Amino acid sequence: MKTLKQMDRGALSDALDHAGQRTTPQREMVFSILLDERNHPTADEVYTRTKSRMPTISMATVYNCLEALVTCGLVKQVNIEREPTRYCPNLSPHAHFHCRETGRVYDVPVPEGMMKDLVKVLPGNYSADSVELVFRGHLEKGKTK
Amino acid sequence: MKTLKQMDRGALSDALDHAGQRTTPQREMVFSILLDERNHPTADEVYTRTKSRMPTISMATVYNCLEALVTCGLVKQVNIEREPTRYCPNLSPHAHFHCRETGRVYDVPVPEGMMKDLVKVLPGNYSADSVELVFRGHLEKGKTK
DNA sequence: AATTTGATTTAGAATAATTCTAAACTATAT
DNA sequence: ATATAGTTTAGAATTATTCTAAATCAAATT
Ligand SMILES: [Mn+2]
Ligand SMILES: [Mn+2]
Ligand SMILES: [Zn+2]
Ligand SMILES: [Zn+2]
Repeated sequence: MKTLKQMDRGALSDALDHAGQRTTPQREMVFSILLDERNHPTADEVYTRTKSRMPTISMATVYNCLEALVTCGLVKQVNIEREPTRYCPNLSPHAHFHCRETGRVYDVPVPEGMMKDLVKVLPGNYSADSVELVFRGHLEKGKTK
Repeated sequence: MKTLKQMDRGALSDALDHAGQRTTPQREMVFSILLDERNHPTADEVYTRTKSRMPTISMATVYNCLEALVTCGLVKQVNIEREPTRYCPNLSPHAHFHCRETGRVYDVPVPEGMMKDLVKVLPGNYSADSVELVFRGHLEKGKTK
């Protein structure tokens, strides 16, 4: 995909607007990069990919754009162990699987309502606004994805 | 608790031995510190507490000891967002709750078998050896623990 | 007991992801 | 046109952690 689909462009403007932030070419490009290949890239990977299409962009700007996208709710940060933060534009409730062999991170769809049900294990005085479920292991050979 | 209980001392020696590592005063002290106050301290906090009872210990040694304890399976690392790694000597399956207000991390007991059941959401070609469940939110006033 | 061996501890340097700073740039509002 | 405020940018700073190399220690062997 060379550019942002009209739908995504609209969602981006709306979300940024709602958070009092401007829509800029850099933010559009970074968002487009994230949507284009959803393999939980690190900031550095986003930088490399973005730079190939917008050679003047800086690392600082990539971090700034990613932060803007996270702030306005279009992207989630995924932290696994002490590795660099990864970025995920998948907004539906899902878990993550981290393969020890390849280091790759995969989205794992979960049954409807499961993430919300998990908070039921919390004692009454705990109130959670986010639930994070991460598996670690390996992918059997055969399917690589 | 001034020193390691006999039970814990034995578990420590056995576990270190099994991993081909020696039992040292520093490792015993660090382990004792972790067991004594189970509030998921960071390496830095462990360093401070340990230093008060063993003034010559160094930060490098604290990291080394913590790594030894993790390697031999007596302690788990807990990573939350980009914060410094925390250390948890609770070996029973449990979840974690991270309070946004205080920054503190709490153990959340889960029903028997729940952590193991969670892996059932994984497609057949995924095989997980660890499951991590983290909630984020806040503790209602009243009980602070 | 003295010596060898290898693991451990230690101080300090190095690393690396991220954040910060301040100047240049851009877009919008007046 | 000018002012204002947000954004981008390069590079410096930060910081948790790892690495390095020398000193220490403890077990094993002579
Ligand atoms: Mn991995
Ligand atoms: Mn917090
Ligand atoms: Zn994801
Ligand atoms: Zn814990």
